[in-house]
Amino acid sequence: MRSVEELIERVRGQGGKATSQRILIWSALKGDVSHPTAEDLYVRLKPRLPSLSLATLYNVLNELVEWGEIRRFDTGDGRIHFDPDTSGHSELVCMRCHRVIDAPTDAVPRRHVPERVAGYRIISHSEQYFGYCPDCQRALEPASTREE
Amino acid sequence: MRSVEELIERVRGQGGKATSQRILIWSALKGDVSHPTAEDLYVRLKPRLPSLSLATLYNVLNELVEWGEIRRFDTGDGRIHFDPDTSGHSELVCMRCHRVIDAPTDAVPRRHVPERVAGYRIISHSEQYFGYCPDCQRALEPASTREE
DNA sequence: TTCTTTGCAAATCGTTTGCAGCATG
DNA sequence: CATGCTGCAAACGATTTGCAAAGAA
Repeated sequence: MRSVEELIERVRGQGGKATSQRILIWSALKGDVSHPTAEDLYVRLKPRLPSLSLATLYNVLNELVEWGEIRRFDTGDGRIHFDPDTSGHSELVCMRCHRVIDAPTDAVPRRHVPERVAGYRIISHSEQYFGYCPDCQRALEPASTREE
Repeated sequence: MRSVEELIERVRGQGGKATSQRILIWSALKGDVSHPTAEDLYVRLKPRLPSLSLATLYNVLNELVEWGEIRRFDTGDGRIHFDPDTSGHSELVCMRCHRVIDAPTDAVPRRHVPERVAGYRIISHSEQYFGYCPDCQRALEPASTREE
């Protein structure tokens, strides 16, 4: 995701407006590594701009996704998660508690994200490994059934 | 995804039943390369087993996902897509028409899907490249604005 | 002033759930 | 015949939509 200043230029350049809502949301996202849902961001930002509505938040998030500034992905918990990190990395997602962390790049090498593949113009890349986190493995395996 | 015979053994082995619904759905999925949604499968299978309900279909699909026999992923169109191909490959997803195709493996090398990463036990892997397909690029770019 | 964007509330709709009846083992 | 599974219909809940009012440029 680019800097807030660059995003202001971009939106003005296409006849759009740098509203306080957009700037607030952009600032909150920049550098966020928590893979938040729309709801997560809403409860975090509402106190700072009480008039903020969820609908606006969704508008701005979807816009950023279309611009390729952030990524959206599904963890299987029914909500969409967002990530301003658009480098070719992967997430580890727990199928039980839905915890999400970035995969260590030494275990899963980064992808180079090409601009074109098979005639498609590529805007963003998303990669997840689904499984069970250490805590949930322990919770699921009775002590005697421990595998490996 | 394993063969229907192997799945029958598996479900019986854990005290489950090889119902006609499960076998029908498993057979339909095996070898399917269309990345269907639950609804897609429903309209395809309903004529062959008119009593089939969407709820059962979701039950069976979710079960297969938990077993690691199929993958589920989101294309941004609001429905969940399923894929019996669990090899470490990628999909190309059009952000406009939501068409999905498998990425050619010469352009995007397959991933080896490890059993463990950072303490997580890995069940499945999912990777997508989002962008615009050739048709939608044409539709979006007025002839004079053609880029590249 | 003009035109984009916001906020509200209602609508949407894919997916899940509860439970009585059914079919498998 | 015991139990897991199915089908129905209702519930759910995240996201989207329509439109009048607000506020950038």
